[in-house]
Amino acid sequence: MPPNIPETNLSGKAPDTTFPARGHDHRTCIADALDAADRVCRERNLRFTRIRKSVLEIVWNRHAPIGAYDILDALRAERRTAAPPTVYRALDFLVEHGFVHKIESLNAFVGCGHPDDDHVAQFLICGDCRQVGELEDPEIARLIASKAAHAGFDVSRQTIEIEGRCRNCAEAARG
Amino acid sequence: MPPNIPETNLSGKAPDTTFPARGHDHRTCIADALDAADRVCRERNLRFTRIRKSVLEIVWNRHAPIGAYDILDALRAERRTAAPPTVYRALDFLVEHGFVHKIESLNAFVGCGHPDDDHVAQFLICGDCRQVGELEDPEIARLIASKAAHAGFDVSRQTIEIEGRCRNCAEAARG
DNA sequence: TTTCGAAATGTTATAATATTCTATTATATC
DNA sequence: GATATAATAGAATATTATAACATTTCGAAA
Repeated sequence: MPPNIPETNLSGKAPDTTFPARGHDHRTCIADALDAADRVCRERNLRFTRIRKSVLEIVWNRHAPIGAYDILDALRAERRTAAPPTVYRALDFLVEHGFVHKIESLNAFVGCGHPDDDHVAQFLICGDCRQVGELEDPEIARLIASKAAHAGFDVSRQTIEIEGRCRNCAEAARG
Repeated sequence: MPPNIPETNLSGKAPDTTFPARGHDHRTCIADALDAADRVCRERNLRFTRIRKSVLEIVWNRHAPIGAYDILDALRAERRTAAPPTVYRALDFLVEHGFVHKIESLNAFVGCGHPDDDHVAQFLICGDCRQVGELEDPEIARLIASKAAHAGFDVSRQTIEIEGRCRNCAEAARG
C-alpha cells in the first residue's frame, strides 16, 4: 500500500528537498527519474531494458522503500512470468549504477533522484510515514572517512541510515 | 568458520582498540564480555538466562559477525531442541540491552564490548578478514544528528556501517 | 548479413533470514 | 502456596535472496 502523501504544504518554511515536498507533482518526479536514468544509460552505454525500466518505475511509483517481492507483484501485472531473479537482477543493475539505493535496515529499495553525480548518501527514514529522505551531505561522509582513517581503516562504502520522524510527521503529531 | 586471527602484533604503532589487537587473548575477552553482561544484568534486574548467556558466548566466540542460523547450529550442540525462535528471542534481548549489535548490511550479529555506556556506534567492516571494529565516535553521531535536525528530522536511531579494509589486512596485503 | 560472443532473461528449485501462534514452564512476588 | 509475568518449547510459515542451467536477445566483427 503506498503511503499517504499530503496534498498541500502548510509549513511556510523554506522548501526542503530532503523529503519530497508536500503536494509535489508525483507524476512529474517519476517521469523525471525515468528520463534521467534513460539519459545516464545512454551516456554510459548501459542497456536500459524494458524490465529495468519497469522496475525503476515501480520503485518510483511507490515513492517510499519497497521490498523486492512487492516489486515482483507489481511487475507481474505487465509481465506475468516474472520470478524473483527477474526482480533481483534488475535491482542489481539499478543499484550498481546508482538509480536505486538499497535501505539495508529495511531490506527495501528507494529511487535515487541524482543518479548522475557520484555521491555518498545518508538516508533519513521516517518511522511514521515510512518515507525516506536522502541527505547526501559531504561533511558527514568526510568526517566518517577521516575518523575511519585514523583507526587505520580504508573506507570503500558507507551505509548511513537514520531513523526518526520527519518534519511533516512531527508537525502532524503536534496537531 | 571463525576468522584467522594473527598471533603477533608487528605494527609497532600505538595500540588501536578499534579492531581486536593482534595476538589479544581471545579467551579473556570472551570471559570479560560475559562478566560485563552478567554485572549489567544484575544492576538492571534483567534475567541473564542460560540461553541468553549461551548465545552471547557463541557470538563472542566467533569474534566476527555471525548469522542467526550459525548461532542456532552452535546452540544445538548444548541444547538439541533449539529452534529459530530460541535464537531470535535471545538476540532480541541481547540487542535491546546493548550486549550485541546487529550489522544490518550483513544480517549478522557481533558482541559489544561496552554494554554499560549508552553509545551510538559506528561499525568498520573489513571485507578481507570479515572482522568488525566499533568506532563509537560522538562527533560523528553529533554531526549526523545536527545535519538531520537541519532537515527537520528528529533522530531516534543511527545505523552507521562502513565497509573497507582494516589496518591489519592492508599491511598483510602490502606484504 | 551472417555469425559469434556476451549480456540479458526465463525457469525451477532452493537457500537464508525471520516471524507468528499456541502451549507450556519457570520465576518473582505476594 | 497462589498467582501474575516473563521466558521457553515447538510447529508452521512468512519473507528475503540466490543457485544453476537453459534460452533468447543484442551488438559488433567478419
